Amino acid sequence: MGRQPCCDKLGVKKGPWTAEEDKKLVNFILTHGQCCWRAVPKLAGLRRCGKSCRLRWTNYLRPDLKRGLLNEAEEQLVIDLHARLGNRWSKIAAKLPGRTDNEIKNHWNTHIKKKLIKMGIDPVTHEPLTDQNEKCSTTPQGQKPCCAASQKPSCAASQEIIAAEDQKVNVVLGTTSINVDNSNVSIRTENSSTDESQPLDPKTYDDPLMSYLLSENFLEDSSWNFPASTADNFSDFGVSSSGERSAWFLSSKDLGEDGELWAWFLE
DNA sequence: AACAACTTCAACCGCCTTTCG
DNA sequence: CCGAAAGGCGGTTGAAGTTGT
Repeated sequence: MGRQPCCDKLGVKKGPWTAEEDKKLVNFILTHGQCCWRAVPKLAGLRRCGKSCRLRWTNYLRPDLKRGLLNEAEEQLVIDLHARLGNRWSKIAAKLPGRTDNEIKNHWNTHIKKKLIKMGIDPVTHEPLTDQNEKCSTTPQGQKPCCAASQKPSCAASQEIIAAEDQKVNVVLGTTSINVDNSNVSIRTENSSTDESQPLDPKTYDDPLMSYLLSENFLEDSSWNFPASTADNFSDFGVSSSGERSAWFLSSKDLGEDGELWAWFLE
C-alpha cells in the first residue's frame, strides 16, 4: 500500500481565500512549521486541499515575500535567466529572493513578453524576430510551439540556449550590472560618488536572516522549517523573544497591503 | 453613465518526479 | 522492486480591475 490520498475532494473549498482562512493558515504554519501539506488543512481547521494551502503560503503569505512589480534590474535578470533556463520559473525564482515562480511567470506573460516583442525580440528564443523565428515560436491557438525553450529543443536556437546554461553572463543596465555565474547571482549598483555595490552574496550580510534567505540552502530548500516549539521560535534567525519576533516580521513583511492580516498576528 | 475590450494575477488543473510503504 | 501518494512545477483559467469608446 502506498500513501493516503492528498485530500478527499468532498467538502473541499475552492476559490479566493478569505482573511479568516489566511489567519488560520499563517497561525498554524508559524506555530507548527511546514510538515506535510496533506495534514495542514485538517490540523489548521481549513476546508482546503493541502496543495491549495501550500500554494497560498508560498505565493502569498510567506513573510519574506516582496510586493509590487519587479524593478528594472530584476526584470533584466529574469530575461537573462529565461534565455538560459527557458520556462523553468521555479529555477528563475530561486535567483530572485522574495519573488515566487507564479509571480515571475505572470510578470513574464503580462509585461516582459510584450516588451520583448515590441523590441523585435522573440520571447521564446531570445533571437531577433524574423519570419523564420516567428514560424518556429508562434503556432496557431491550441498548438504547442515547436521549440519552447522549456521543452526538448527541436531547433538550433533552443539548443544554443540549453548549451549556454553553464556559461557566465554579465548584463549591464544603466548603472546596474547583473552577474550570473552558474548558481551565483550578484547585482551591483554603481553610485556616482561611492561606487557602492549590492551583491546578493549571503556571506556579505551581517544580518543572519538576510544571510540565510540569500543562501543556497534557503533558495534550494523552500521548505524551511520553523521550530515546532514557540519557546525557541526563530532562534535560528538570531531572535527569540516575542518582541524580537514581531520586529522580525515587521522588517521582513511588507505590511502595506496585508496590514490587517499581519497586524492581527503581531497583536 | 454604460458598456465593451483589455489587462492583471490569484488560484486551479493536470502532469511529472520523488518519496514512501 | 513496485505501485501509489505527496510534492512540485508549468500552463491555463476566470474574476476583478482598468481603460477606451
